[in-house]
Amino acid sequence: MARPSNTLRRREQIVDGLLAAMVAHGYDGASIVAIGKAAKLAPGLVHYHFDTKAEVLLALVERLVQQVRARYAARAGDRLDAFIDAHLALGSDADPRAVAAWSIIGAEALRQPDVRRLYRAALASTLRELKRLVAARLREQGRLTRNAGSVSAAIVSAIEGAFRIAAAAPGSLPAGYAAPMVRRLAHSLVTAEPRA
Amino acid sequence: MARPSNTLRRREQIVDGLLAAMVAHGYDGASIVAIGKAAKLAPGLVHYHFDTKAEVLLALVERLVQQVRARYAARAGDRLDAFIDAHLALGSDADPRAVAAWSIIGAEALRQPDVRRLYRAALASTLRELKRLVAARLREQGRLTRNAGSVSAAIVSAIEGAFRIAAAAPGSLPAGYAAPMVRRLAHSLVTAEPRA
Amino acid sequence: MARPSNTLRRREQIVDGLLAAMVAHGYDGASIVAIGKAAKLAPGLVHYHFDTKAEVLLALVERLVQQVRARYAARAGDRLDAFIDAHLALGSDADPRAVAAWSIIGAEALRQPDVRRLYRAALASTLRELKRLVAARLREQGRLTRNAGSVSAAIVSAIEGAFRIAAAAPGSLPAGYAAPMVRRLAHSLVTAEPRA
Amino acid sequence: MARPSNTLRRREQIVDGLLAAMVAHGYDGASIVAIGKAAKLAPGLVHYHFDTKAEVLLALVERLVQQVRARYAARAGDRLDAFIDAHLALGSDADPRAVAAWSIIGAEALRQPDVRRLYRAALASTLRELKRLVAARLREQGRLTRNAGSVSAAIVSAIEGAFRIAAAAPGSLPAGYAAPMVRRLAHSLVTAEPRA
DNA sequence: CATGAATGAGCTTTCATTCAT
DNA sequence: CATGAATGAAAGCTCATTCAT
Repeated sequence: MARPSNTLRRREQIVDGLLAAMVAHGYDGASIVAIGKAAKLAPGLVHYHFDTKAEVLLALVERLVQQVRARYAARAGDRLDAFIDAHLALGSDADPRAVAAWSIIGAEALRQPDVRRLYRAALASTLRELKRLVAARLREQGRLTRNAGSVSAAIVSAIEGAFRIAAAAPGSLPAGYAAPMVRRLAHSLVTAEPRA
Repeated sequence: MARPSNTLRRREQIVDGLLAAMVAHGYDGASIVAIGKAAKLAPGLVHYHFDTKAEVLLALVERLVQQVRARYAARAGDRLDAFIDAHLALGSDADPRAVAAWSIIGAEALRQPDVRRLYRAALASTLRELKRLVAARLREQGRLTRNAGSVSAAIVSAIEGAFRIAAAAPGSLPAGYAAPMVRRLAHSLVTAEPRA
Repeated sequence: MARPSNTLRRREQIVDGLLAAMVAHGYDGASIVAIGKAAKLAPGLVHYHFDTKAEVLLALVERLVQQVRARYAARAGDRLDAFIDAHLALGSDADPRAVAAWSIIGAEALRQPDVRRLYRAALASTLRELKRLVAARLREQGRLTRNAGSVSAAIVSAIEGAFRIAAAAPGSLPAGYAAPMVRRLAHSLVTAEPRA
Repeated sequence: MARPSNTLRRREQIVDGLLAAMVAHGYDGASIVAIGKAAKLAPGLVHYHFDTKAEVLLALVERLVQQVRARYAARAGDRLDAFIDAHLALGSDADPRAVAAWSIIGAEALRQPDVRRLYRAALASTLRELKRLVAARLREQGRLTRNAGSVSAAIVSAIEGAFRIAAAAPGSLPAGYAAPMVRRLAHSLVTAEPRA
């Protein structure tokens, strides 16, 4: 009578542990022991379910990306605004720990090729979807869509920059400012495009 | 005096070593030995001229900030465009290693309070100057200046985001795209402000 | 529990390793590697069971103090003589390594505040008990007890001095001389006190 | 026209530097740089005048021994009391830094064979002279001199113990207590010897 | 599956000593 | 003689990873 595998649950628990430890002490400070402590698990178990510490981080990145997608899908109303809000993690389903973690992940992407790959993929997917939304909006307003890519790039840059500033220089920008700021920015850029 | 002091030169050399090692292997990967190797100096010498590794990083941050200021001052033409260009390190005096380093510094600011302090100070100073330039531009065009702060915040976010993306997800945005993109963004935001 | 904890045993082993390494090479010479070698353990294990090297020393101090107390308690006969003998570690339960270690500890107390605290506490406790014994002896002999404190101080000084000399200038005093010498000294001082 | 050698003066200066640095930060804390700073000399000069750091310590030990001898010679009155007082560094020519240094030297003797040799020699010379004084006193009082050695050993132990306690557990014994205590101890021991 | 002890490589930092100037 | 930069060998400590139980 083998006991049923709880691997999936354990993996989630460990990823949670990394999230908590990372937000509290940074990625380097999130030692295996610290992750285990945060997850209320023995350190050895972390390596039973993940080969390396880096793999845990990759699992966390994937989870955060899924969460943003789910948040976007769940959000009603104007799609462009919903997209911006979902990425800036605002509204009733906000998760400040996820925001902090995403900043740290952007930093780790500088050092870990695997993280970089996931980060880049997430960014590419974001850009693709955003370009679709921007193009649709431009068409609605009877404007040319040839600059949709560049407009999207500007929006994504502002989103990522808002993350970076919020994490690295908290207080430099007013709290809760990011989403309205980026929304307005999107609106301005769209409106500046010439009519067809 | 028997032995003329070459401390200043050596400190610069070590800061250069950190820059090189950091761009190549990240801040953690830039061990004292690696810094020494990059600077062609014995590892012990790093600690002869700097008390801690963190101090070397602080010296590098200060140098990069000075470089941006010097670049802005040296640049002719429209001040707002010059400011954006200087910060995105474009043009004939570009330094791709500095760009990469600035991204890493933003990441280190998450973990090292002293780096955070410098980073925040640099950002605050950037915001202040930018707000001045934006307000001036708005006045020139006979527009209200009440949103100058928020416009500046958007521009700075886009600049920092461009850095982050360039470093963490190279190739996601077209090369050399950042400056024109942020310039256009600045123009759109200014133009969107209502006339006085 | 999968892996039964052997922490207590390991800690004792490490403390033993420090004792051995310290007696052989002094406290500074007792590097983590040397302690590990003496304990037949991997060096990393020392820091798994103790946060710092200083903590190992503190554990050793505590153990030595306990040993002296136990020796005194176990010893029969005249309490004052028993006390002196127990502190000078003579008799069948002698431990020459402990004698050497205690000297080194007195030296380390000069530099490490935590060691100093323990050393001082041990000394204070010794003085207190000794004063009690001396006063009792004085009363037995119908003498005034007002100088019991000063007599005790002299005895303790002689004990500590004997340690210091035995360790720092071995051979200066005849071996096995310390206890009789201090016993006689105690006797003389007591006898010199005036009758009530 | 060669400049006159100032080697002797420099050596004194360096020994002074070690004394100051040692009292302030212990022997290990007295790095060559620290010694140089205390002596207002460049670190390289220390090694010009002394081959090793240990040699500086040996010079200091020799100087302290000379000072005690000089103090004893200069002191009038009862020779035994003068001897005790001179060794406990009391009276108008007291030097608290020398007292502290002597304690540290006793500790260093545990680790450095050369220091141990000097320390032992100093102790032997002290014992020899003390035995002479004790024997003379016993004869004056018409007592047997056969225990003069053991009495002297007790006195020397008490002196060294007082040093050790003063340094390692300051406050455990009342200040200024050492000399009277040891004097009384000497008196008791002498008086306890049987008449011839 | 789970535990937590064990390993050893690698890190920053200190410092006696050397030596070019 | 004097300076202070330069060297390199330790040292203590951290930690991802392994593995006996």
